[in-house]
Amino acid sequence: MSKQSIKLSVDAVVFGYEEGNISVLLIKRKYAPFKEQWAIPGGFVLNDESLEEAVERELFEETGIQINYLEQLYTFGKPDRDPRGRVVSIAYFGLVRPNAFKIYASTDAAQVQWFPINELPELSFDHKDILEAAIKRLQGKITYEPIGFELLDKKFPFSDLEKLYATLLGRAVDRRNFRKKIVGLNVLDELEEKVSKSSGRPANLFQFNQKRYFQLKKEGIIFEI
Amino acid sequence: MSKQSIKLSVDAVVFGYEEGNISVLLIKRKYAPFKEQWAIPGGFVLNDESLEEAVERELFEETGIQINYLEQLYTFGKPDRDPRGRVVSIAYFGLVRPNAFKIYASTDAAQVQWFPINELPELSFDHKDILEAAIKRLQGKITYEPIGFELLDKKFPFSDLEKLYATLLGRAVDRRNFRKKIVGLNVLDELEEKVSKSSGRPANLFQFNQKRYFQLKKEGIIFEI
DNA sequence: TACATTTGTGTACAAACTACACATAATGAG
DNA sequence: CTCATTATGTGTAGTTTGTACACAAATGTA
Repeated sequence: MSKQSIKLSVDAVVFGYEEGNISVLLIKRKYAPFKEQWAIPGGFVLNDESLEEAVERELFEETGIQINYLEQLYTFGKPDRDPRGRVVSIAYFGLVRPNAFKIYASTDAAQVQWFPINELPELSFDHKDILEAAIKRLQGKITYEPIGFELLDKKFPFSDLEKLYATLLGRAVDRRNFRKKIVGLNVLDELEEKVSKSSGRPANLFQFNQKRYFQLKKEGIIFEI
Repeated sequence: MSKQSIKLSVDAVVFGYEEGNISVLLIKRKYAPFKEQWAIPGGFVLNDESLEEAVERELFEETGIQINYLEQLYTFGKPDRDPRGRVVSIAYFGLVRPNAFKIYASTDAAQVQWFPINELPELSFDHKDILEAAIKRLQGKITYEPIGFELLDKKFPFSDLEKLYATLLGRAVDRRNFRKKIVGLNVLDELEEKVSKSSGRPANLFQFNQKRYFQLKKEGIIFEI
């Protein structure tokens, strides 16, 4: 058997959310192949770092963003997916809160940019496949794991959560029933603070109680929308 | 940056089922490290083969088994998981039908062997973690994807399916309600054939209708136990 | 101060889930 | 051949969960 010559990279699909829009963080490639084309941030894994460390390092180097949630998505390994040679890429899936979103939305020297997921540019390599897998995972996962909260501010009004779910599920959700359901799960703390963004009755703020969630999970009670 | 020197391997957790027992296919290692210890079958990826091809090749070389269902599980990449150096492994998850199970249950020249998942030997590398992830995935997945059928003969009596679910879910299932539920999903064809294994009323045989399942899935109807 | 806007809340009906028992069709022992 | 044993096949009532739906309360703005 000839020596193995496969390179290993990591890529990260990072989602942000604001005002009914799910966006993805993309970078414009500086070098060939796919020079000047948009791509998911990522790069080669160093010999002595873990895969997660590699993702976080690359994300920081290329975009400077602070990630809030990260999980492995899928490993893409078709022999011809990179024109430079055999590169197997372990794709990750990340979420950021609106504050990180806002900061980096303005930083764009056009090398790093947020794109709403229904207005994506053409992508490099097989990054379109990776992104589609990530979107599917996000949409699927919010129904049985409390990851939606990772896309919102720590304290949020109920309407934000509702709008997020409506967006991700791609359909309207009944306001009363949704609230009943989520409140029934018993993982939200209702705060004393209120907030009013423009006109209308001020909303109570809520906060996800991770500790209680893990407690309930241990007891076998599952999160499900 | 110094040259990347990471090796890439694939590993496969293969499950078989019979008579209320879920088993995993393990091999006894011939060489160091972990010489003479049990391990999940797997090996290094060749330069020009896809990851799935690598898994199937290694499985065939090491065990000769015919796999019936295969999906990617997770990629394990801790820097110190292999004492020989940096090896990142893409773990897969496979299912075989009872006929394959029976054949290879007898072939054991003690190099390849089925182990019930609650009687596992000590494992090499981080294979215990991999196996645990695979078991969790199997247990989770049978509730929302029709993969249980891949562990049974193509034609099976309802009681087999029921026993399989009871085993995997780790709890008794109500025979009548379970049947109602599954039949209601509308993905089983009831055959004319009957089978009787020893005494008792003979059972009708059923067959999973994959075509109908994909049809229903496309229409947005989801499989759920 | 009244109009627009957003939040907060309960009830009635439909659908899904759960618990549960007895008749039927075969085998095997005497 | 008959009876005991074993496994399959089936329906209903009660409970729980999901769904549809409208109006009052609190604020901003003209």
